[in-house]
Amino acid sequence: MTELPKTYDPKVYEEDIYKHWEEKGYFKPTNDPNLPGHDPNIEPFVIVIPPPNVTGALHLGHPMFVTIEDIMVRYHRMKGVPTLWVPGTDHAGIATQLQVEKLLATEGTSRQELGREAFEARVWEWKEKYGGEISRQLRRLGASCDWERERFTLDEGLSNAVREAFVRLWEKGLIYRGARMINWSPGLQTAVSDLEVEYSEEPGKLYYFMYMLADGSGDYLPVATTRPETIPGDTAVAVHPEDERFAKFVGKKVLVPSLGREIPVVADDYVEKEFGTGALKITPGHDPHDYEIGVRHNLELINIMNNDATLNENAGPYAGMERFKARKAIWADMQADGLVIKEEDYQMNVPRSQRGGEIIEPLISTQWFVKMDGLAEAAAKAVNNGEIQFVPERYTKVFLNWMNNIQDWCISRQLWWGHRIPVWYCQACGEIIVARETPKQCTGCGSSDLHQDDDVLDTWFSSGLWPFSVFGWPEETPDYKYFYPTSILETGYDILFFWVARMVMDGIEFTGQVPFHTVYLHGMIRDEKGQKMSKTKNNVIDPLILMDEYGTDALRFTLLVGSSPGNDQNVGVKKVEANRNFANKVWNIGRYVINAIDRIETKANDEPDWTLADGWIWARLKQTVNSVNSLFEAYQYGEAGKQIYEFLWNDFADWYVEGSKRQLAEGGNRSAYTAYTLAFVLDTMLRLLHPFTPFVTEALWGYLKKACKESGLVYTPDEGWVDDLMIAKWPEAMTLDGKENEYLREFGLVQDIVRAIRNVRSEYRIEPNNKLKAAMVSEELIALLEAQKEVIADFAHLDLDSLKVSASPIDAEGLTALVVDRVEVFLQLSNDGDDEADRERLTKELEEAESHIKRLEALLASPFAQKAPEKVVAGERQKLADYQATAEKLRERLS
RNA sequence: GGGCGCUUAGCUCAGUUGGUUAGAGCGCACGGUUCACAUCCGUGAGGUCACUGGUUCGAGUCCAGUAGUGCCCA
Repeated sequence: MTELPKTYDPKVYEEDIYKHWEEKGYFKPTNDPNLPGHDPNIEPFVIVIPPPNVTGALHLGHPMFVTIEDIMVRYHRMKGVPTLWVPGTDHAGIATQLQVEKLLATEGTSRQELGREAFEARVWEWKEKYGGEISRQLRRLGASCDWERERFTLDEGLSNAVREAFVRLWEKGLIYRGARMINWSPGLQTAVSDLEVEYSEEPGKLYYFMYMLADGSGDYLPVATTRPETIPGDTAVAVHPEDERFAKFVGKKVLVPSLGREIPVVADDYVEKEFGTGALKITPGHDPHDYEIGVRHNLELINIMNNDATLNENAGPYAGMERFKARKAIWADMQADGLVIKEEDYQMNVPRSQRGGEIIEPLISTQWFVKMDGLAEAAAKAVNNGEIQFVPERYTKVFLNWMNNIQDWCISRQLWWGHRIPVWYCQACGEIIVARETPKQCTGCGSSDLHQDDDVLDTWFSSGLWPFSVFGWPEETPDYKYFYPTSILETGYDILFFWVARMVMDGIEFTGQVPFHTVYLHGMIRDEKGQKMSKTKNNVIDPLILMDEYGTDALRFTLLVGSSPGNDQNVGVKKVEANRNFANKVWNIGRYVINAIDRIETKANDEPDWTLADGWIWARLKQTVNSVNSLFEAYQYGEAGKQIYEFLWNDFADWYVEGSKRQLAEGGNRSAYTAYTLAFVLDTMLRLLHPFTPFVTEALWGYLKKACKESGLVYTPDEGWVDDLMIAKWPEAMTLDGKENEYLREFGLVQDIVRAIRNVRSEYRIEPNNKLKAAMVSEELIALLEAQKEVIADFAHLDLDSLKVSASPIDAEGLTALVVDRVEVFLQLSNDGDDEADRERLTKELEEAESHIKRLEALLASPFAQKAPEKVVAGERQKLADYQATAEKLRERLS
């Protein structure tokens, strides 16, 4: 016999249980392709983790994806499917490099001082030290991934995959190097991709000034700009071809302020006549749109900026000045020269770095690019074919829209932490060598004086290969052959383009297959007020604190229930607390059931004689199991969790467990079958609940198993007791015997009667231990009342000995009457009741019943009766009859 | 400028083949030392499901538009 503590304490169980699972090897897939006896024909369920930043800190986004993926994985594992969840981390180039640089700064040194090799060594050191942290935290969340297959994007195998991918793309002509307009991050001193730039609306100024004609006529074009510092780079002024105001200027020359350089006035219909002055200064070297115009008009392209965002020698007198200082200086000089017209407040769209938030500078730079259109086309085709499906579906359009408007991808980064670009330049002959293996000598001239490209690849370049690189691609390993393509890719919608899109493109390109058939996207976590969590707002909820305080299960259940796929979710501590209470409720149901099992003394020795409550809880159990199964198939985990919660708390605990106390007290077969039902329902529900809250269910199930085995009299699952709940059999849909609806209806009536009596008791403030004398009258339902009188008396605290059940009217003088459906209940209230109040209550009920009768009569007289399905109409007719019966009885009482 | 989402009880949110009395948690009010649980039990109050129109016998649910709000892309 085991005595369980009154409250569930997660701290006592979580760590040990996780360790136990791992030691038992449950996280490893069954049907492992590397082991003898492997059957390649069994389809496995496979997820690769969205790899967290190796040195990142845990935030609520992690528990979110862990919970959803763990649910999927545990569900399939319990169904007996060979299941693999591959964990791993991402080297996160910029983020990690920045962290280590910060550390170096505190030591009074810098990466430049250390030099590349020493710096890389320091980052690896850092990674070894802190890189395990995030994995430990994922374990704490209960993630059932196969840690022996853990990968890191900079591991040797994955680095080989990156080189292989780069070389293949190069050989197909899909990678090129060239000078293009890119987004430059002056602080980080690197190029970033379009996706890494965010635009923010910020107050700024629109500066109006004069572009003087070069002919000395004194005539000018008024021009407006938000960025005067780029004036030294202007190589034209553009006006709209149909703008009559400026037609006469087209083809003439104007003078760049301060520099006096002559530039042409061109006509281009990109210019909006209504914006600013209608004349646009063109700086092809520092604005993407201007760059396009420059190409169209064959304009000169002048780079006026250094990589640190100071102006260079092309800016003449402003050389060496920082960009925003230059803005002021140039404007001041123009003011002095009398070229300024006015300044106006203006809402600017400022490009900022996703990382760090500094202002991004568009400029021309020589970088490596991937040609995207062909890759995107293939990816779009796969989605259009239905080879890949999105949950929720609406992301299909978002995905396709991006694919159809895709730009080439700038993949080189001027960082030291990452996959170094596998390109070597021969210092002797200038030959460019792109190779899988580090070359020893030049393929052209044989010189050994080779220099590898200094840049590394965008981190997402390696992430895109993740679904197959983790299995050893390009080698055809057993894992690759069996587990790839994977099943579902689950992640947040915020990295749909960054990551999901690239995996799809790379998967098709390199493996000839889509990397997964389903993309499940979850929403973002926000605070209780729906605001983004951020350190500056001080509204960040630390998952570790939540887990300490309320347990992992409570956090997991909170993130799953009350949210729906793809939608953002507001999380507050209150919700986690409520779900901690739920875990405790489950625990206490368990305590009760185990105690009941322990007390059973004899095995059932006869045919079961089920009570109505038994039939009802079985019916509700079947409903719940079946519903949860179909919800799981539709990825509706939140709704499934909610139904489990409601069944356990509102049906099982509040009604069946309560009622079972009396059934157990009866002894004999009745108590044996009651204990069996308690055990069966609990076992089934723990299995259903396990993927949501793995710890409390595992702990409790262990005790349930122990109690059942020790007793030997009550219950054994069909397949016997396996070692642990985690590997126990998932409850598949249960078959109905056709009597479920009857049980549900009849017990529903019992519940209604009980509630009605409780309501009166509450209104009259009747003490619970005051067992009321009562009578129940119903001609039609006499049998049901007769059979359920003990149950009703129990739940409603009636005096059973004096409880009368009658098919014919009784003398109700001095009794308080209530009407439930076709049943009249009469209560003898000790203080003789309040006649007036009773009449008032009954009158109100009659009015309500009559309003329903009126409504239903009108409904049934309408075309509804002919057009609606017979079943629905019959339902409404039944309701009408019920209300009429109720009203009839109420009228009798009032007469 | 284009696209997508959201608007349901005081608060935070569920509500997926349209079925006629719309649910939960928290909060609120009242009452409870019932031998599983006060991380609990019982009872109750609280909603014209943003608005307008349409389809339908029937709309929180489908369609169109409006307003507010948020996000993505340009």
